[in-house]
Amino acid sequence: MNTAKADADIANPETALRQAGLRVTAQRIVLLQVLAQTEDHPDVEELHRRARAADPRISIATVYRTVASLVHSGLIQRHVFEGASARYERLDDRHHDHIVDLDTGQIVEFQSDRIEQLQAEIAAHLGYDLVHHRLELYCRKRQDQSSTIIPITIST
Amino acid sequence: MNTAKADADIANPETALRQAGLRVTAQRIVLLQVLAQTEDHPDVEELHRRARAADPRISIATVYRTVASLVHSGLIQRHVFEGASARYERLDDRHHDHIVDLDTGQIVEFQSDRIEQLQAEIAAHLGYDLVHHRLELYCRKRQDQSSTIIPITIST
DNA sequence: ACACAAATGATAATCATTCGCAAATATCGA
DNA sequence: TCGATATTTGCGAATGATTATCATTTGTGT
Repeated sequence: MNTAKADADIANPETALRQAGLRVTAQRIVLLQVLAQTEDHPDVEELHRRARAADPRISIATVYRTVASLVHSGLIQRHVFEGASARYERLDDRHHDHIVDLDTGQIVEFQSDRIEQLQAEIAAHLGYDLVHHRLELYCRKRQDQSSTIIPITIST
Repeated sequence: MNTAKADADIANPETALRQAGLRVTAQRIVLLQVLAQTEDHPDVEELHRRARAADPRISIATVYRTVASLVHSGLIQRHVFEGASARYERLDDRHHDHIVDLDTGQIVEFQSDRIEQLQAEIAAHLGYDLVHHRLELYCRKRQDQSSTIIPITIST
């Protein structure tokens, strides 16, 4: 489970794997390195492509299996945006949600403590503990040119 | 597109279909009736099962095609919760989001104007118009017994 | 270095969903 | 009301993403 999450991050693949109770294999290290470097939200096929650059012997099946373990261990996150296949990103120190640009497919990350807090309150009021959530804003670029706030990240 | 949404709802299948610019077929009427009656979030297989009760000749392919048109016409909504296949529900007068009980799979609907408003604000601040969104709270029942607020709906 | 459990690669299987096409049907105008 | 025509349907095949199988390879603790 998530026991390793506190002090191990993807920056040290071997340490992260050990702390997650996973065996340290060449394939997992490569994938963690790929995920550590990446600023976007690659899908399995893209991860496979990038991992192959480091080690051409890694199979697509292993990519599927590895991302599943890494998600389970709390090292990375899985997203399934509408009409697309699953994408992955490393679990950041600070949680964020996503805007999906309906025209370009571009993904913009943002965070809002107020929304986070409201979600927890709502769950609590209905008798639940919030474990995790998914918030995706499907948007189009506003026509006027004044974008007032700079987002955390923009990626694909 | 969504031109029919304002005055046609699922309660009058034929009218709704005509206003959506769709041909009135027996299969579509049956499916709209099923969706009008239902208080839960059936998937395609379940819709097929229920539609067959009224007309045994309806095929699964038609159910897929029909829900796609109905979503496109703004008469129903599609949800894809984690680890499950797509589910559908009629588009209510008032929008709501969902809590998914991680232990039971039960779905609880709720609404929060404040969250809706915050979402629009965030999108706007980042230079976007919010078209639609997806908010799902994955939760577990709180252990203590006092559930303070009564949710809109509980269904599966 | 060894024994054994776990992970990998290649490929087959599965699942949800979509497609292709001939037959059936709704719509619209005469 | 009756066709002509474009849509829709049912069936089964095809697809795309993901998972399972299984023989082989590889970590890990001793």
